[in-house]
Amino acid sequence: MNNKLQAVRGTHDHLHDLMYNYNYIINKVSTISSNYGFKPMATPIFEFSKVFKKTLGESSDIVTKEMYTFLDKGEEEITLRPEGTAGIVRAIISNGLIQEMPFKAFYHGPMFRYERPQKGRLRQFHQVGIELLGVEKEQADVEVIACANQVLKELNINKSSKLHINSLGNIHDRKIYIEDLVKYLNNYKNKLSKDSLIRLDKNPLRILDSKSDDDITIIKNAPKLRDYLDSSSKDSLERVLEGLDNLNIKYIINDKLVRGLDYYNNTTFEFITDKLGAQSAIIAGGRYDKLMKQMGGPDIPGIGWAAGIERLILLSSIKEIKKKHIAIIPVGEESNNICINLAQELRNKNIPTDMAYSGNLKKRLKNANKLSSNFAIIIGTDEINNNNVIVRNLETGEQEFINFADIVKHIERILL
RNA sequence: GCGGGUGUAGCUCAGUUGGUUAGAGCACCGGUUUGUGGUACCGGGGGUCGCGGGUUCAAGUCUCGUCACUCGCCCCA
Repeated sequence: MNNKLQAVRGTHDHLHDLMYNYNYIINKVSTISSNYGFKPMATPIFEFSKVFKKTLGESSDIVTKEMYTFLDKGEEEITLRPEGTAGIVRAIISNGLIQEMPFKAFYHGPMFRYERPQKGRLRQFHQVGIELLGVEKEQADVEVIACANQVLKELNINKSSKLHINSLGNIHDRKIYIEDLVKYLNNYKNKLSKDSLIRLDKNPLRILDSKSDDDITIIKNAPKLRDYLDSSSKDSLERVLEGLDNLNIKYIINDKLVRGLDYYNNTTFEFITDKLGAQSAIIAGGRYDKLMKQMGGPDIPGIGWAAGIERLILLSSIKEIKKKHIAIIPVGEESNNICINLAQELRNKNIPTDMAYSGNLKKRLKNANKLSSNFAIIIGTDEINNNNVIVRNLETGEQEFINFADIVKHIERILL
């Protein structure tokens, strides 16, 4: 126990159960998003640091405190990706994919943020997400949200989560709003919470969703972002909401919903739960119309979301459905090769087949039982001489002799 | 980064006001049955009590530090 090697803080090993759940979720999102026209893609796990610094906001917490940044041996400043969107947009620019608009991508993989670990909050965590670029119309917003909604539905966590939606307006209007908000809040400097004082110069919007009672009272009379939205932002939100109504997707308009990343504008949304303690967001996203231009590409709008896979796993009660499978048990050395060949034959037929590596018949049956095999095939000297095998039903204990030539067909039949 | 809680076998946990060889259940291995498992009975392995200091004749039990997990703040997926 002492000096035992352990995983780095905030990282987890994905053992079998976790991996089954992980794969289950990836497959679900993959299937659903592909029905919406999204195609799989992956970008590197690390990028030049500027990819993130430029886009996420120089003052955001993620950039200032949470990035895993290092110099590689070529003295390049590299960062382990803290989120997926910046890398996807970079890849679109790098690969000249701007001709393929609209561009619809589905991705998943590890993300890294140096945070204090908690339940549902890790330093290496995994996200699955979609991005839709090149569509200005609100149809895109609705489609992307509908996709997220369906994912939650099919994972059976739609009942424990709620969709919150807001518009952040365009970047210009938001800037003016922030200036006014800061002006207003400056009058209450002595009453604001400590945290909010810090946020006042770093990220004033965050004060809007402060949990401090004093802050909440002050915010009540603060200027509202809604009043600063221009008519196109307002209309845009209206059209998104109409689209959601049309699809019967329920939502809560939350004008305090703010995102941690700077690149968002207009539609932002989060699927929120109260079942994960301090962590509330399970799927979050929004529009990022100026991101690509900001990164040096053409002026192409985008919208997308990302979900925390660990959070999805915590919320959904996935049960692994085990495929029926066979254990082959040789008795005595001379049947070994026959058994190995039979195992291969069954595997070629797509029948999961296992063979215990050692031990007597008793031990191997025990192992088969532990693997919860459905049937055991027993082959020993007697069987070889009689040209048959024993097929034992491990649930009922019944067993029968099957002619060796018929065994594969027999197994295929009983496994149905 | 800040504050609270926890840390004893692979897992879930006991461990009395500090007292000498640290326990249970489950799991694991073996035997009763050397060609028949899942039940039963018997036996076995496995812990320097997260780690490191300190107090004490004596520490799993008290204390400090540290690491990890956890809860809240923060942040967010």
